[in-house]
Amino acid sequence: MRGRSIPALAADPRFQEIPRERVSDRVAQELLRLIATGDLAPGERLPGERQLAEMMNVSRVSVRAALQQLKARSVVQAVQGGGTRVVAAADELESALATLVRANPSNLRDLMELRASLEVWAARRAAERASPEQRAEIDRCLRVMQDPQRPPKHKAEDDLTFHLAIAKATGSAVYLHLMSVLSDILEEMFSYHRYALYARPEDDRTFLDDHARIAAAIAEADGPAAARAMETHLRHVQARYREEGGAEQPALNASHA
Amino acid sequence: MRGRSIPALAADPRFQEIPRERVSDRVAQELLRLIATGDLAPGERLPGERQLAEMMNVSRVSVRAALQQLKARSVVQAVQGGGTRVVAAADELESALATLVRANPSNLRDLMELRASLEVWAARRAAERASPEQRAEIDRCLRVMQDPQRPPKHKAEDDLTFHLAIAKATGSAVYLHLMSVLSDILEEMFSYHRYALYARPEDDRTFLDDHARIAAAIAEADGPAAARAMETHLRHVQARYREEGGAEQPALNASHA
DNA sequence: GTTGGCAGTCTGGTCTTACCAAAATGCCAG
DNA sequence: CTGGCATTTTGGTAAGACCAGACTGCCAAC
Repeated sequence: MRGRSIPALAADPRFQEIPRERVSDRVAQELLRLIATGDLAPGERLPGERQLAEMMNVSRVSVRAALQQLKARSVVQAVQGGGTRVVAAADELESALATLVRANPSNLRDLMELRASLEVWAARRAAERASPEQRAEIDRCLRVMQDPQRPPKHKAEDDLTFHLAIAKATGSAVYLHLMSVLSDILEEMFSYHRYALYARPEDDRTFLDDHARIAAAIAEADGPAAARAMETHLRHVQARYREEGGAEQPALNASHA
Repeated sequence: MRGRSIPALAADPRFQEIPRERVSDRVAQELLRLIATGDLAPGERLPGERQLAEMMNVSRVSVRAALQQLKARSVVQAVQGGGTRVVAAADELESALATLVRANPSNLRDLMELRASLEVWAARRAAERASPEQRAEIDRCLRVMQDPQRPPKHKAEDDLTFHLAIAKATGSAVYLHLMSVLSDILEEMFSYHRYALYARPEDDRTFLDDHARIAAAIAEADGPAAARAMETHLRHVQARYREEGGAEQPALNASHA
């Protein structure tokens, strides 16, 4: 159908910018609508490509093209033989940084250093301007970690929670966002390192002391002390990493044996 | 070729997603490489899909799948009958950060602070591991700024050049990239501030001294001193900003009159 | 009843061929 | 040199087929 439009109409500005309705775009938009309205919940497996094609009266090619878009935007994730699932909304900044790392894995190490550098700033700023509630939250995180009953399996997670609490206390939405994203990336890229960090009791002890010092400085609103404590902590972590990972950055494709 | 890992490990959720090398991904990556290396310049029309398919020994379907990804990421843009062109730079990271700022202009202030914090780190790292050439480059930037003959209109630009020279000297591609992007954003958002910074001769003098101290510390490979010098400098700049802009962040739409 | 294995089915990934429509190109008349 | 038209090129869509991995369900063995 849709023959050429009448010239007179095409000249009408109201109709000129219909960017040429591509079928695949229409499908993609429809799928996004279904996701937005909750008809397709995150984690849910959406109908097969063949079925979708039939449902929407388009070819499987168009469905695939639409899905390619959504995959590239990390809206969905497909597994051969498995199916295509709606993924939890992805972040633009995260995707940008992940791309950077994929382009050159050595960037990962730099990213870690940048993150560390920012945490020093965060500690100082949190000390200087955290609200009482935020200080209490940090303290609560600390106590959880200090609890002797706390299962070791939660240590890595608790650690992250602690640092994110500090991030919140900076009152900087950008920083909190950036830190969350960086944590996700680093976590994903070599999470096993993080776990390994807590393998030895003496390190655990060291880190706990570090954290206590940081929290104390923040509680006392002593910015410089918080910065110093965080720097010390990061030096400890870095030393542990070096010891653990040997020399350079861990190969991303390293076998997990 | 990365065989499957040991079942026990595969069961670990941390290792569950091994992306499985898809042909289309390989093609996409190859195209990205060509763009990154400059073999495909921005604005340039890349070979037709049929030709690309033949060049890479894959089907046109796979090429299209790869292009779908790049299109979704705004790396390329296709026009029916026209061709596919590499879209102008459009840095992914920059776009992400710009979106963040647009969403909430107050983020701009945070972004500035983050940038400042990172520059302290950069100064230290540059001092610790810059190559002789890089130290010379920094020194050259400094001398340009110190030149009494230097037209004042270049001051803002020279300043940026100086800081970017330090960024280069860190040897961190990520940092350099991030700093360039941040500079672009901040520059664009309120460039007139930067110019205003140099309006008063006494500030000019202060900043020049700051820069000299930073460069000196880097030249002497004194990391802590470099960090301290940079902190001092940033305090000066911040004070000047406050004095200038009055209270809060400048309206983004402020006229430059 | 539970468990383990196995076959059949379903799903996404890739390939081939074919056709459409719009843009780009080249050619020729004016 | 210019304007207009026909040809070619290019991206978009369609249909049919096959592969490999994941999923399902059934059945035998414990």
